[in-house]
Amino acid sequence: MYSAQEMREKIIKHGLRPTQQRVMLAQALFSKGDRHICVETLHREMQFAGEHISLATIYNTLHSFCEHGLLKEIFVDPERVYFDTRMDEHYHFFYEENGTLLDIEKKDYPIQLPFTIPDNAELKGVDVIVRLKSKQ
Amino acid sequence: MYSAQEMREKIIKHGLRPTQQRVMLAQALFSKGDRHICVETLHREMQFAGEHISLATIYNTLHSFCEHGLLKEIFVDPERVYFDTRMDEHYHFFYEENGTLLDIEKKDYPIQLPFTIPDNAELKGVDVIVRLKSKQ
DNA sequence: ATAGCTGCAAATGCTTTGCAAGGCC
DNA sequence: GGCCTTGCAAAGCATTTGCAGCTAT
Repeated sequence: MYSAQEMREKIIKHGLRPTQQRVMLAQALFSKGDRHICVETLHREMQFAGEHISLATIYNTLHSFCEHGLLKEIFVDPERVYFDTRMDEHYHFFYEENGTLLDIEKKDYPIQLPFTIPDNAELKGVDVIVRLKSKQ
Repeated sequence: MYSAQEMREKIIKHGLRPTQQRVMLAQALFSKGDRHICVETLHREMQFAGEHISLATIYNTLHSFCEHGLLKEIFVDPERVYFDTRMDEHYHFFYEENGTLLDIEKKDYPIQLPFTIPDNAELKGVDVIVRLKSKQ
């Protein structure tokens, strides 16, 4: 578990004010290793931990964290937006049946870069989602 | 422009009833080459062409077409679900600033397959989205 | 005949917004 | 002090649903 102080520093380093809610959310997000979490789950988790933070604030915070480089958003399905606490380049396996996301190490899934991108365009990132279905 | 008859046959071949609305939508979707289209755009396009089809029917039809292999859904952004009329494996460039999607030929973007997928899982598909930003 | 489809209107549900009160520097 | 953030409730909006009537086979 990261201390509030560590999270405060992390938040400041990324250019945001370390409010109580942001610090608590950062602790929840970053203290458990790499996570793929959605708003609803995080909200329930905070309530379960006895910390009431409004849904609006959770939305605001997660989006600010994304814009400031603490989180990445993953779009796999219109009804399942996940936030990924892991910031290095890696890809995902996705099981549609239950919404599970698993990391794929980039080294295990070679994409040949650089490849040609249009003139006058700048590469912002590459998302790879490998959709799977459990056998039986 | 494909004839209604051609579209009727295509729809039947995929196991659906060729209703008037489905035939009209299939003509709109498949007569203009490869398209990345969203519900709202298609709805406006039909209205503009003087064919009134309800939004509910467009949603139903596009989803049926996906389930029956006439279309593929592309998730790039929670507020922009696109339907792709091109069914062979290929990937996409995406400009977030204006929502433009461009095809990437698979041969131009080599992903080494097969790669290792979890035991007891079956590969359903691979989505690759290369996010770009226009320079200036 | 009958199973499936359409379309309206209403419901749903996730997300955003407006704004007053409070927190951070 | 002043700006940013929070949180509530309300609004927004894309999508889905229920259901009565219609269509395809």
